[in-house]
Amino acid sequence: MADSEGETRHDRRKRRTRGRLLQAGFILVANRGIDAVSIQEITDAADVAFGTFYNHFPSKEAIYDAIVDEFLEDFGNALDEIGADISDPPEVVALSIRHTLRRSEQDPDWGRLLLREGFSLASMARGLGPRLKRDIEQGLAAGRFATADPSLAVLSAGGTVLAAIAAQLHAPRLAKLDMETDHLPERTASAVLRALGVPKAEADNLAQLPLPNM
Amino acid sequence: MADSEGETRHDRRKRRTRGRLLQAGFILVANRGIDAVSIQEITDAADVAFGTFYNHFPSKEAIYDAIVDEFLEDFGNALDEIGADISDPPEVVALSIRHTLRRSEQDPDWGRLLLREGFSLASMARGLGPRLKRDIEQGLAAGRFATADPSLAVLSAGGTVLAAIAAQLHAPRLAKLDMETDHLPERTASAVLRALGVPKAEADNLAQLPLPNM
DNA sequence: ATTATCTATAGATCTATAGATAATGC
DNA sequence: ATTATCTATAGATCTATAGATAATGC
Repeated sequence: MADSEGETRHDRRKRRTRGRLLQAGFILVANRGIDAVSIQEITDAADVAFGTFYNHFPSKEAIYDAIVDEFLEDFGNALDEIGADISDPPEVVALSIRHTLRRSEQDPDWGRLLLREGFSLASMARGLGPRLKRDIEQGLAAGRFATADPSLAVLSAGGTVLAAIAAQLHAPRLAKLDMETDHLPERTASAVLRALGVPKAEADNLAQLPLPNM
Repeated sequence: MADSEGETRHDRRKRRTRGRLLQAGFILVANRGIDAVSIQEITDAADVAFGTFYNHFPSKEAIYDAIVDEFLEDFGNALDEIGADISDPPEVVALSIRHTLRRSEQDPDWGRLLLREGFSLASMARGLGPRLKRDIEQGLAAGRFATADPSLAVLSAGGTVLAAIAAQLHAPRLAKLDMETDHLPERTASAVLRALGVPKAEADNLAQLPLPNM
């Protein structure tokens, strides 16, 4: 691979250690927030000596930034890959939303981090937010969507997805409030499309399309 | 007043001190989260000696719980007051949403705490969430709303409001992403009503009704 | 005399660093 | 010989408590 070009064993070892720290940090931060997690806990979970931490990150804030940055980068890339071969905006929106909710279902730690960061400025400027914005604008231009307030439609779509993730993560205890939590990926996709003016039957169809291998 | 009955000067002093701690804690926690705030900072901000804290709360977790509990209680009461004399569900929904966003605009610390807690289980079971659920169900029964998936409509309404608060709080920096952030209370109310099946003209009207004195 | 608040501090973290050890490069 | 990791620890913070002081009750 091109990016292993000239990489020594030292470099690879260092990269692996950094990766272990990031991965351990990800899980701890997703569940408890950066301020409730100590560097010691991260190095313990990564099975790395305490001092090694500072070989990779100058501070706790630095690893947090790296965790969130990598998270948003990965998330954005995954969404771009999903939409790459699809030209119909509502279809892209439906697949993006389903991907997000399915991933959060498969990997609750991932969902918890998204929920923590979802309304941060960084997250609103990267991740799902700007892609929804782009797709909604394209869908409006193509006559596939209808809304009087595009900015608010973007907020609504993003907020709905985050609320659905929260419901998914709290599902066991939400049943008591008779909140239905089955099939949230498809139901959320359909609801967002309908809010964007797609007729119900078509929204349901688009939300049930077979998923590309993702 | 009945609840001052038999209250001594000692009692009142204690209650005031507790109030100062809660108020100072509220602002600090809203802005930075409980884990980034020390008890020392809270007592300094409340202008109270450090040891006094433990006269009122056994731990930092305890004051946090008290802050959130009081916040949700107040919020719920304010919403109930607003809806008390109104029988039309979409009107209640519109006023509730506008109240929430206006309050967050007037008092950004309040908005920040709502944003922090909005998707917590406690918040989904109290505050705005359950009232939206009730009003949406009543509106459906009365034929004022139309949605194929009531549970998701509740999530969508709640998530939309939180996203609007986030946009409001980040407004200065969101302009760069050409996100329109004027008149968010009314625009959010209108968008939520439209998603619930209210025709556009009526949704806009309901979102512009004069506010009761609140 | 009683109760709330304040002062002072012990003990428990936690961060950041310096120096030692182990792994890799040449 | 060089670089990454590990060990050990100093210094800073933070929580929780004990005992002293100030305010109020009777």
